[in-house]
Amino acid sequence: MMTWVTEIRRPDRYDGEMRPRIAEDKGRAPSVRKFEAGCAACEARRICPAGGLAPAEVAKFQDIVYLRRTVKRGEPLFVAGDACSALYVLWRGFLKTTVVDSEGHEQVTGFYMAGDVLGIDCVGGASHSDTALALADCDVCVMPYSLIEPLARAVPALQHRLHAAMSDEIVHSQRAMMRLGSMRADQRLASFLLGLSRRSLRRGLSGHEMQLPMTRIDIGSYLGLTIETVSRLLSLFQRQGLLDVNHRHIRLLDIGGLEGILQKK
Amino acid sequence: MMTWVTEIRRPDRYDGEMRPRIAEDKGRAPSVRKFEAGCAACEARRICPAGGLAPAEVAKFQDIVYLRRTVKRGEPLFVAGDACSALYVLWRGFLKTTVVDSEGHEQVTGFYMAGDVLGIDCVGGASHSDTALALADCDVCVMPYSLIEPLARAVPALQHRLHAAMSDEIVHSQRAMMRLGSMRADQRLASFLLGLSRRSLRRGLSGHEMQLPMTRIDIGSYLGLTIETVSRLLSLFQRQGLLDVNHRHIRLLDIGGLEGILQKK
DNA sequence: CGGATTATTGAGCGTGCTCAACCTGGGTGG
DNA sequence: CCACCCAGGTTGAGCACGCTCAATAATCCG
Repeated sequence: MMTWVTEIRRPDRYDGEMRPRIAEDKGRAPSVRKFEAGCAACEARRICPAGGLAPAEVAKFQDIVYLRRTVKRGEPLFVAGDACSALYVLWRGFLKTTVVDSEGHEQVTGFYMAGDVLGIDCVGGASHSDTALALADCDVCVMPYSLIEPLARAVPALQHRLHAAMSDEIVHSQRAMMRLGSMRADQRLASFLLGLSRRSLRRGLSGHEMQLPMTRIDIGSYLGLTIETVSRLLSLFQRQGLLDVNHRHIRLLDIGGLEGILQKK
Repeated sequence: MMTWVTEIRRPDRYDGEMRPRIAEDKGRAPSVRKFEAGCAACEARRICPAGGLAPAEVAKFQDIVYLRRTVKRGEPLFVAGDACSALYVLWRGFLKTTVVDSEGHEQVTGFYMAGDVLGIDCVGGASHSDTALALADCDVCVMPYSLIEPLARAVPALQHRLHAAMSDEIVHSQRAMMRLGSMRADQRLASFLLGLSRRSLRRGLSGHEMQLPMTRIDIGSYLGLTIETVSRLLSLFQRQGLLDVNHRHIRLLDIGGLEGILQKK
């Protein structure tokens, strides 16, 4: 089943998720549990893609979101080569996705925070093309494909949401291509930080003060830079008064200045 | 309507396509015409995404593909900022898609040949995020969104095809990110040429002898390299006996050698 | 506390960019 | 028909951005 070389393996206790229509809870590991509260009462409703649906539609939506899963830091949500089984809505935590090519080179292709949808790469495909790894403890809602496609046929609003999520994914990777293909190192990092800030802001968090859940290696891999370059640029930006970093904690002091870097030269 | 800076504008005679449900042909420019022959008799059936559908499904599919359009070399199929109106199946010709960021930098994000589906970026979105420009005279089948989503709800096989096309798009841009983020210039070009070869082969064309429809500028933009670097590398590959170029005509002489470059170092 | 992982900083090098000159083919107009 | 032009392409010289290699520091975790 797994044809690609990777040392990441799904822990055995997640096997149950591959057959998500088995709903009984007895004997299941605590990381996979029945979704009791319901979408209407969900505390993450404000950021959930289903948040804008009409009450009747939410009820139907909830029918397919009957599983929640916790993924601990360092564990995978899914692994490249895994059969497509579900879409995931992240509502707590932080993940990265990585791709490994035939030569064994790994690259980070995206970072995901609360409100983002994962697993879109294999709607309509046979297996996941990338691996999703938790960078912080995560809670996700699990929506089995076998239930999503039928429901999307019944509920136009859901169909449209689904397509919108896929569009977002495509637009996002277009931006990533711009960064990698036509920006200098400093512009890539500035663009990355501004993007993180914007996404935090849209989720009601501070757009200035952030906790970076990923390592410099991850940032470098995502931006097509070495870890040394990332580190040096963060130091440079700090010396220029644009931001303030230590370790994983970062404060953006001059958003305008960072935006200026993108236009510079 | 168009918020982004670009000098590419849709010619006026294409306006009719923005209201595709108007079916009468009288007075329409010859570039947009009713689809008479039908999918069952279409000469491009072998490469069309609808090719594998059951006869009854093809009939329904044909209901929404009642327009064909010709796009001349140098003209746009759609422009970033255009309202989403349709999906397009290309069955003759060659296109590139480009994105322009807020600073005005343009980058090529993809090349499309017969059998490819365009316009996926805005299924579920409000407007196109990229511009598609014909690099050779093109024939496309036009499938209005307003008809696709309802039909996809009625025909599971079509829904799945649609999702598969979107997955392909995502997987494709993951490969592009790998190229841009973790390959040297020579590896990017080799990977690009091998990709073109593989796609030609899958369409029944020669995988060794190809006519490059794009300029060196386009290749450079797509690969994140300058035109000089592309040119120099093509000359180098030729000196090494890996291929034979002049102008837009290229023959790959040593596929294995090109693949070796990807692994090298 | 010790080892491993992550991060910072420096010195030197090399890939790929910049700038510039020149060549080629295709289209246009006198 | 040739002269001309211009976009597209090739090639060279020199430089700089970002990588490699290396040493050191800080932090996490068993």
